[in-house]
Amino acid sequence: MTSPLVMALGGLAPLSRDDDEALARLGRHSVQSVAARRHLVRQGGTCSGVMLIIDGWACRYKALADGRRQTLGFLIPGDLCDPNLYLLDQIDHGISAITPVRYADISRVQMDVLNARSTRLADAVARSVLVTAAIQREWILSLGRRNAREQIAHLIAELFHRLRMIGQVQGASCHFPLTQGDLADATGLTPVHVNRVLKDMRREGLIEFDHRTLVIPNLATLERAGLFDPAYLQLYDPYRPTDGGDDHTVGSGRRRSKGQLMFVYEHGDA
Amino acid sequence: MTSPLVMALGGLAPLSRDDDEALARLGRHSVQSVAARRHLVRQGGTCSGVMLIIDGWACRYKALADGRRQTLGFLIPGDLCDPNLYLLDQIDHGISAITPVRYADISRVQMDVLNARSTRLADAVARSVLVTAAIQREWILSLGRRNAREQIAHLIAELFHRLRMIGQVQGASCHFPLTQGDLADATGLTPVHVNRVLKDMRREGLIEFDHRTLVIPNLATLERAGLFDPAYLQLYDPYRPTDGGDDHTVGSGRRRSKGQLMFVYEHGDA
DNA sequence: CGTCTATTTGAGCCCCGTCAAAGGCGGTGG
DNA sequence: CCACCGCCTTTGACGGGGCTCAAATAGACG
Repeated sequence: MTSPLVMALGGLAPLSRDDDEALARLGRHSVQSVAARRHLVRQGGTCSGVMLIIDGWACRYKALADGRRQTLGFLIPGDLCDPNLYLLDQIDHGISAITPVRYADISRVQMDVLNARSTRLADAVARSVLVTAAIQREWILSLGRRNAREQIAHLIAELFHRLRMIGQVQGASCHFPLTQGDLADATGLTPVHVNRVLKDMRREGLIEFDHRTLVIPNLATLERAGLFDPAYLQLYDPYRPTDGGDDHTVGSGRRRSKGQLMFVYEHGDA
Repeated sequence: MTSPLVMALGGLAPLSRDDDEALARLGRHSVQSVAARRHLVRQGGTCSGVMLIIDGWACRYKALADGRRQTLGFLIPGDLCDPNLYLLDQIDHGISAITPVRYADISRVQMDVLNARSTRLADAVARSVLVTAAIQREWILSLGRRNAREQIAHLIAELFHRLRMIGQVQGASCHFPLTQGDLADATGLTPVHVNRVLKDMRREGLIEFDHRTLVIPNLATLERAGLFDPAYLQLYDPYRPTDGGDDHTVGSGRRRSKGQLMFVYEHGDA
């Protein structure tokens, strides 16, 4: 029974049993809880260390003075909130809980100790930061160039993949606590329009929704509707070659894509 | 005559004369050139080291399979392209030159040497990465919640501030090589609509444009039109306390904001 | 001086926002 | 157990910001 946290970082770089245990210990130290819809970090506040989501969903957000609000990304178990953010004098965005959230509050010192202990762990954390940045870039593309339907399909596909990485997907379904308002905050749309698009998507059998449970009958179809390519999530491919020198990245990209497709079909059958 | 590069990093953390010289040397080593509208890094390619813009403008971008294209951010002299990006197997976005660009191609080893030499330099690089991330977050907010006019005003204000940081603003004007198509790629709009919005903004005296030269008669007015708050750019405040232990960062944040306003007024008078 | 790219302008339309109101659905207290 | 309340979802009518298509003009460059 591995924790989402271990799966999240283990999915980014191979970890030793020792690393796993160090992470598990973290999940027992200085654990904080917040209720749903409350702040973990307030926009304009400060950040003393690193926060690591153990349980529940949260989101980063940024708001304009007049109240318009935009979600910047979702945090699920195993996600870190920017390990280096404390370098800034003032955090430019807030983090708030969507469901009740338990998280570990890790001091900079603890973090340094952890990084010093194991290069692999430090590597995994670094990669996790890069994946977060890659997700942000994909969101910029979505907000700028995908229409409402594509955007919603893409977002759901992203979250489904990330949930699967941490072992929170059963077959074709998963717990999905976002309200239509949350989806609107994330996509730059209005709740009303999100509702209409979801209605269409349900009618076409792209998704099923029921009591906070999401079912994706055919992930490949949903991904096509969202112009989704999972490469940016850097999902761990156990067959990934360890060299990095030559330039034939088109080839290596293909290989990775096949790995993804395998996953997809695997799921489509289930 | 300090280089934009030295000003860019020096603006993020106090550097020693030694650091300045190390940076200046970098600007003479392994310098590459690309013509306008050509790639520095291709989407889906790999990245062997760190690239540092010495001269000219470039942009990160991401494109959908059907050709829709979205700019993720602009790179101006002194900007690094993600020092850790080489950790990923495949770069999820491209970088292309807007004007002719000269850049230094720095290997990972060189980068490690540089970081080991000087904590201050390493700190400046880390902060530079964080600022890039903060800009990306602000873009997400723009794309999601600002309308066309606000978005364009905000983008111009961002670039104007960044150009001033590297000494490329004279009074109220600066060289500004972006076409209306470039602005469209960055804002998620069409070139046609960008044109119409710019027309309005010119008519109202918010900006003046002439032969790649931008004039901002009143920066404060433009910033108001774009709902722009410079805090996220982490502009260097020479009076910022150098301790880092205690928690009274709200106070320091306030002071920082005042510093900004001073700058604004200074310019508004010019 | 011809070519190519960038800018400008018009007409018409559609995606998505706004406003408004009517259901669900879970929680809470009497 | 029921009544009530707040949040979320759903639906309709209507309006507008930004897109599309098209064509003319202006600059840049050889």
